[in-house]
Amino acid sequence: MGNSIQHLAEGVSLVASAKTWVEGKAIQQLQQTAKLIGMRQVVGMPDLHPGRGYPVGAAFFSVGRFYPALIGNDIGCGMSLWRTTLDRSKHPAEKLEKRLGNIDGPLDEDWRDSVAALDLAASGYEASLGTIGGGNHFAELQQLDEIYDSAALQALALDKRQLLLLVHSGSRGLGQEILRAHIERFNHAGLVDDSAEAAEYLAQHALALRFAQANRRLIALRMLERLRGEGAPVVDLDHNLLCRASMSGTSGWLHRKGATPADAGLVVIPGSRGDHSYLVEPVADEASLLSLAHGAGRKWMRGECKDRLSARHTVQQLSRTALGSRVVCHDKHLLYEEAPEAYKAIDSVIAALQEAGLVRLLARLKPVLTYKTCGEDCA
DNA sequence: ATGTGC
Repeated sequence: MGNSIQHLAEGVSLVASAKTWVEGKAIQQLQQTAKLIGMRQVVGMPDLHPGRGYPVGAAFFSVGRFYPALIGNDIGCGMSLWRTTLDRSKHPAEKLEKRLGNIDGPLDEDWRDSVAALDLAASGYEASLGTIGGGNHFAELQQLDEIYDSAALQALALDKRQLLLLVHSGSRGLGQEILRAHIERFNHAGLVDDSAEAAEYLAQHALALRFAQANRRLIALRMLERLRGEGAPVVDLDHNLLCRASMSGTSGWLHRKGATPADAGLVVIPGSRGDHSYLVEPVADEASLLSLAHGAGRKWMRGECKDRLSARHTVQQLSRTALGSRVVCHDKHLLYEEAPEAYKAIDSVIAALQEAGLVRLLARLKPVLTYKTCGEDCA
């Protein structure tokens, strides 16, 4: 097993193979972040790409203080995989799309008891619960495409006949407001261990994680109701979060920004909306800060997508993918920004993780129908 | 990313 964790500088490494495309700007951001006070170790995942000041697709370990800005605005954003009772052969994409209709708006009164049962603290963002949001968020019906470990899949009660549902969403406006208020008071200086301000942020962060997890659950339940099916969660993991951790015996803070925990059970690593997703068993390794890639990672900046693609593809063409799936995205700009070509190939990301000995593949999943947004269009 | 800005 070849080790493809590259050492870039003292405390800076990158999980990448020769085939992994990583932008220079993202590496620069990784190096800069490593210089923050108290930062001990930073690791870029193979899906590393530039963010606003700090890179996305990385884990950061600090001692003595932590940095809310590294977690970003979508605190608790994550990936939730559900098994469903929906028979894949009876549910072609067109039928799923029709039954789903428009799920952009807030949940109606019928959901009051289900929401109350989640026992969330008042946040002021209740209207966003059960909604997917924008950017790279999505909810996708998938089918099992290749099985590499049939015993593991059987143990999870997953089989090729049933559709799966993968939900990618976060804490919506709540996480955004928590970060905004934090930056207003402290800029990018971070918070010192055991300070009252640190405790305050950690309490808000905990609320945002709960909100985001509840949001993904409500999105899944809402979709299952529309599709007249039932389901249960198989995996639910955040990839934007802060936690206490111990590395080489030293206690500190582990920041994950677009990095999935490798020490909390099975992981789904999605490709773009026109690519496969993988269900993997992670290997928790301190060399990769107990983390994995959270997806394919952007290859193109959002702003350049429309110019690069509008000559090549119509909106109609982008609503169908190379894997035969449908994409519901009635926001034209977003459809271009989220086009498969704007992302790295998922196989290059998975290969780098495999070469580093960080994952064992259990199954490959294939998209059937992706829901992003209906805008004003759908019924 | 965003109960979305000029």
